[in-house]
Amino acid sequence: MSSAWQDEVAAATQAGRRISDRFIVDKVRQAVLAQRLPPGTRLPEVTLGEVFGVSRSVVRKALTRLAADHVITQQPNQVARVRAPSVEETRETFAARRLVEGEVAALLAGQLDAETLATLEAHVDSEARAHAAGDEPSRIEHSLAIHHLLAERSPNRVLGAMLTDLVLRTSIVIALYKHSGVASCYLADDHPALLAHLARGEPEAARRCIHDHLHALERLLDLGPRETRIDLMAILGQGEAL
Amino acid sequence: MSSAWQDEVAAATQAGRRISDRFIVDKVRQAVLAQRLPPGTRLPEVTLGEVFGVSRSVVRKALTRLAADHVITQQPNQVARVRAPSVEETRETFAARRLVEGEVAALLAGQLDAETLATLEAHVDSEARAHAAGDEPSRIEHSLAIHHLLAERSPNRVLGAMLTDLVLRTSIVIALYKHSGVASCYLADDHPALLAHLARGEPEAARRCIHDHLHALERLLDLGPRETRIDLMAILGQGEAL
DNA sequence: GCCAGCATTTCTGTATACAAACTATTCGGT
DNA sequence: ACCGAATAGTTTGTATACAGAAATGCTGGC
Repeated sequence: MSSAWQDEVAAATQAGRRISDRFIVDKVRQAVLAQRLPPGTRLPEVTLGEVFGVSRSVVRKALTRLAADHVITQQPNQVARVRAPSVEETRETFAARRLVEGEVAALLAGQLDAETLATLEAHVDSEARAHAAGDEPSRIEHSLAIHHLLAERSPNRVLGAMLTDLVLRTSIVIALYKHSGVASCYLADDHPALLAHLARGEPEAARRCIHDHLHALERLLDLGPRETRIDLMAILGQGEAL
Repeated sequence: MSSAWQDEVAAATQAGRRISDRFIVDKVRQAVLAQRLPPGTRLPEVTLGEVFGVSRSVVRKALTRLAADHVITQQPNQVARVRAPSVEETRETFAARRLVEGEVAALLAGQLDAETLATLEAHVDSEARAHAAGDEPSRIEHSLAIHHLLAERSPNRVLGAMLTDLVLRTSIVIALYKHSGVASCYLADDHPALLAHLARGEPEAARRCIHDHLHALERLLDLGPRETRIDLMAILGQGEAL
């Protein structure tokens, strides 16, 4: 489990930054997003504590926050595990994100300052370049940055925070259910089109653009026959939980 | 601060139920909703621990969860305090709830089984009776039960969970900004009308009903001139935080 | 060879101790 | 009388110890 964390911890401690729960939350989140911690991975408190060089108190706080962010599951007297959202929850997460991000995009149309638009443009370009170069991690990073910036700039901060959460959860399930045949969930025209609608101030077009984009993304996933296996797992495992 | 909690704690411990973080979270939430803990109230860990008869470990976990639920604020090295959402956040919370609850209602139209409809009907009736009798706490309880049941029955569980959170936050700001002149935020016709649309299976009518209901509710609040005072407080207090 | 029951080991739940940070008060100077 | 600094008092941050629950592995019987 330690993987590359040890180095980061060493670097951070040398830099004088104290390791806090925030640090652990970020690192685990990133690791889950990068699929370095696959769903179902056990996350014992002592082990995490040793990895990050802190005691269980700090780890516990981090785990509680990760559970609130839907990144892990925490059942009483049981080891925390990386969450594995079901196919059904995946569909529902996409639907929720369509609703929220569509509204945010509509609110944002025509309201973005030049600097933000330029930053978005830069991310779109970088994403295209990364895709062309076959650098998938970099492409994902820029794609996430686009949607994260939309959430941050949302005039309605409550919706913005909800969108941040949904973007994270969507990314996790994309990594989880990505069709093995498809190398990358990249839709070349969607982000540029969205940006154009936002810049031109067309709320409903922007909303529709988000809807189509997310529908297309969901269609790229492999949400088919695995359902039965997961159901069996749930039933034979611990059906009464939750 | 102890107020009536001591009794509840005693009753719970006698009943053999162990006091856990869940218990504390529920009690604090209810107390905030009932305005027994006004916004800004300090919640020191040791004090809460003494009230509930547990140590700081349990209290800390409860506080972390309450912070995740937007009930309290937790800044480093500072006492946890009951959150006092600003006027701006109040407006944004209402807007977010309109979006989410409107969608949930639309999804739910024509999909509710007879039993759920009957339960909803019962709550609507009880709410009207409580209002007629001037029993405001009971009225609020039934009103909350209606919206909470909608959130629970949402076909999209992700949206349902988000709605549960938004209903709680809306209730808190209603209690906070209720116009002093208005005794009760009760709109006699809204809930029955919503129920009719849900029963008859009219998605868009149900959505519009929710929108109108929440707009009317927001208009009943006193969201006027206080804004300047809050801004001054924030600026003179700790402007650079968050 | 297979299964039930028990022992061991692992892990979480909770309490407590000590250190660091923040708050408030008081005292001295102007 | 007012302002600033030092100090006493709270309150949180973190580590650690012990108890209880759950999972794992082992042994004995069939």
